[in-house]
This record gives sequence, C-alpha cells and structure tokens, in this order.
Amino acid sequence: MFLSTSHNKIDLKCRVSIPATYRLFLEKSEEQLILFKSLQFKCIEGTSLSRMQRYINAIDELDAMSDDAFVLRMMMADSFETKFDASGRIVIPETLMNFAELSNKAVFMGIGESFYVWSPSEYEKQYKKSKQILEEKGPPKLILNKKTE
Amino acid sequence: MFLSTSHNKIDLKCRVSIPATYRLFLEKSEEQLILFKSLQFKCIEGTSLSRMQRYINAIDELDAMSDDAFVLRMMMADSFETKFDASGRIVIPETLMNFAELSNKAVFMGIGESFYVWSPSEYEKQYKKSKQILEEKGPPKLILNKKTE
DNA sequence: TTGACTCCCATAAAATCCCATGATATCCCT
DNA sequence: AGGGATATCATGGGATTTTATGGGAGTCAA
Repeated sequence: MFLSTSHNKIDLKCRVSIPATYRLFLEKSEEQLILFKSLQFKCIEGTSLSRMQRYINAIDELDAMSDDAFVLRMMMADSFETKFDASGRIVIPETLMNFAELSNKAVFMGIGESFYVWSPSEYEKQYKKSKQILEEKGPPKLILNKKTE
Repeated sequence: MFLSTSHNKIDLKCRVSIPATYRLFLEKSEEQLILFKSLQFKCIEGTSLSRMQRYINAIDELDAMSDDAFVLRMMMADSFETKFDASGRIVIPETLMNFAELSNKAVFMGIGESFYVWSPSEYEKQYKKSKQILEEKGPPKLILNKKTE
C-alpha cells in the first residue's frame, strides 16, 4: 500500500526519487507505475498498472457514447507508464509537471491504492482545507465493513 | 496498452512516427496495427488486429440484415493494416488523411485498448469538451468507488 | 519516364543508463 | 546501550542510446 508523506526534490531533468516504501510495494507486487492527471485536484495521481487496467475495462462496459466514457478516455490519454532508474527515480512527464504546477519540489502523499504528487504550495492549501473541515464538521463517519451487494 | 498523448509531425510523404510506447506495446504483444475511421469522431482509430477481430465477431452476432451490421461492415472496408518502417513510422492512407482532415500534424491519444489520431484543432476541441463535462458533472462515479470482483 | 511507394542512411534533440557521493538509517558486536 | 561498520536512500552529472524527423536512392507499375 501507498502510505505516508514525503517531500522530495525534483532535479533539472524532472527526476524525483519515489519514496522507497512506494517503490518496494510496486516491486514486490511486480507492478508497473502509472502517473496521470487527477480528475479532482491539481495534482498527479500515481497508481499501479493493474488498477488502471480496471478503469480501461470499465470503458468497454459503459455506453461508448456516454459522458463518463468520454472523460475516462481523456484520463487514459493523460496517463503515462513510468519506470524507475537504477536508483529508484522516475521522470515526471512535462505535461504532468505543468498540470500540477511542479517545479523543484514534490510532495508525495500515499492514500492506499494510489498516491498523490503535489506542489508544496498546493499540498499546503489542501492540508489546511482538510484541517478546517475537520474542525467545523468533526471527524467523518467511517463504515469499515461495507456490505457489497 | 496505449496511454498518453503526443503531437507528431506528418511529413510530405504522409509518414508519422508512432509514439515509441505504442510501437513497443505492439511489438511486444506481436500484434499488427490496424487503422480505421472512427465511428464516433472525426479521427482515425488505431488498434491491434486481435481487437479488430473482436469487432468483426461482434458483427456476426448482430442481425445480418440490420443497419448496425451494415455500418460496421462499411467500417471494416475502410480499415488498413499498416506496418512500421525501420524508424518506427507508418504511412497514413490518403482516405484516412482526408477523413480526419489531417495535414502536417497528428495528435496521438492513447485510450487503453486503442488510440485516436486527431488533427490538432479537432483534438483541442475534444479536450476542451471533456474538461467542461468534468467541471459540470464531476468525475465518473466508478472512479470514486470501484468495486473489485 | 513519370509518379508513387519502399528501403536505407543521416542527425538533432531528448530520454535513458551508468557511475559517484553525502546523508541517513540499520545492523551488529561488545 | 554505545558506537562503529554497513546498507540504503536521495541526489548530481556525464555518457550513451533512442526517438522523431528529413531526405535520397532504388523499385515497380502504368
């Protein structure tokens, strides 16, 4: 699983070290890493190829002309398969650098099946926002054992 | 699989470089590349021969006299099997150049099992449209809670 | 012989590999 | 528990390979 947060440097070639824990998780499960534009936030989302595969399969199950299928196809088009160099770094494609407004620092935030990559300022913004919601509305009600029907 | 987007040049001989990632995917899976007119958009669709085969099989399951079967057969008739030259380029058949209104630039857009080839202006149009749908309707529901089974 | 198509070679820019290093964390032995 | 030895991590930069693209020589058919 992708967990924990870390702040890593992006060098002039747009390389970043993927946090070792993330990398080990991918290597252990023999998964390729996919990066894509988040549909919800101004950040990059990272996930395994097999999870991305599930989205792709979903496209075929939808009405091909539907808005959902349309948006999902665009998501694929904004996705990149990446691999590590010998020292565990990836290169962030230019498209994604621009989309997430990254320059020389990246914040990795693990959220289970996937992770986010933020610019420090955007991360800060979202972090404060979540804190504020927490204060105003109290902790969210979690249902851990959801019935699947 | 086919992912990511790239803008490549079409030269005077109607040659374009297929994005290396697409090419490698096809070579690795020992697949032939098929190009055909998209049924939904003003663009060329590219896919593997085996996926095309699935379309063809699907025709047989339709009422042979139906309009759907008729349209699909016409689509097949405008399909081209293409192969790369030594440096990974293909020649786009004139019929398809005209259909997609291509001139000197092609936008390759990977959508999983297949990819689209657009003129830059048409691509731009579709991209904006998807952005707009995303804003108005939010991300597709299956993104948010995906059932694994 | 002219036009269309296919090979083949050339090249600049970009992506990738390879080796190096300081900092941190982990191990291990007493 | 201390403290040095060892491994791992995050980072830098140069060398090499691949990619995308241009253009010419050979080939085949009308």
